[in-house]
Amino acid sequence: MALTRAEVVDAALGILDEYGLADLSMRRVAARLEVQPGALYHHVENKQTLLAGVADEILGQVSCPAGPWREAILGWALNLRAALMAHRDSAELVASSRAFGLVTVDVLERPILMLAAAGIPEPTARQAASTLWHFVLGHVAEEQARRYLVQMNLALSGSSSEDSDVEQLRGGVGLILSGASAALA
Amino acid sequence: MALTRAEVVDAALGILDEYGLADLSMRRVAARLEVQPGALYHHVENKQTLLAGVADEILGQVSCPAGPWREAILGWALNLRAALMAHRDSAELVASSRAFGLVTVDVLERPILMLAAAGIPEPTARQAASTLWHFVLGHVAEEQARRYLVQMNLALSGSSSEDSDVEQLRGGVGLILSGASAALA
DNA sequence: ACCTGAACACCGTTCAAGT
DNA sequence: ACCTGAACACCGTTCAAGT
Repeated sequence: MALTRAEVVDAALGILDEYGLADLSMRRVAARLEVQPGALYHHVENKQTLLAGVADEILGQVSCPAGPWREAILGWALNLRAALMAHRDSAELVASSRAFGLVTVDVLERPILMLAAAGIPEPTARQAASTLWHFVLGHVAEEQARRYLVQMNLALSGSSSEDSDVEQLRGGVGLILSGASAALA
Repeated sequence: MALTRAEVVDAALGILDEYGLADLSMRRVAARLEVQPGALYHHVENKQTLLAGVADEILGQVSCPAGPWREAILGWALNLRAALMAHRDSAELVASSRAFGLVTVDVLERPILMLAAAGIPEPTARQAASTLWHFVLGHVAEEQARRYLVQMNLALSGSSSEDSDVEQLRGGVGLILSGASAALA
């Protein structure tokens, strides 16, 4: 039966995990699907759109937990990190796809609503959510790049561990939330 | 006379401004220098190192103004934005180069020192500086991507302007600094 | 030491032609 | 509608050979 857009996106995600973003090529995706490269273009406009589809799939896994707003937002940030850490080079992929306006998932909707519901004025809530987004993405991008370098033995594993990375993330989120709280008084 | 590493980096920066990151190829840089592609490899290890050199040159233009610490840090963030906005696609270039540990300029040194001198404990100062860095980079990356889409007429210029972008940036920086200030009391 | 010429192993994308 | 086969215009990197 005929190929599907979803199959193409899944194949791309598989290539991403196995080979990394730099080696994620249309030809490799086609090969994994045992199809000629040109066949992909019946299901996907171009490579950039395909990558955005992969980003959408990854971001679709992020949920925003219920509960007191500070814990909920922190949970969202940790979920976002976890969803990203589950796929190689995903932070770089997601950041560039979203910057180019190709990501359809509205990642900031839930956190903005939670902050607004907590009594933070909407402009500040948007501001805080956007700041949180950029911080988590940037932080995870560095984590993933570092992990890769360590794996290649190009860098000593040094003082950083999974735990300290999460701790740093918590700290940054706390800083931003503390700043947003100032708009409550 | 013989080619120079600095000449290669400058040529790459020129290509970046003229054609953008996606079309910045070793072969184009070589052509601009009227030299064969292979000649570049006598002055630069590989493309990634060359890109890091370009990132270093851009970041070298960022200074941290003196004065009261809040204004100084805000000034630093605005200088960083200005240095990035001066070169096409620079935010994406700088973010990925720095994530890969190839950037030699220590961009966070000055802001960390300023925050520490203001009485903020060092761990919090590092945290705040890192958060500021990720926020500004992410923000400018989206600004630049949007500018590009508008230029290509692929997006309506919409509600965003230079002024509102700067205003958003000020807001985010304010949020982070307000969070860092909590560590003062 | 520095550069050329030429090659190697790849890319993304398009499109006539077949089914 | 969907895919193949084949092409087009590119890539980054290496390396013998020349100067």
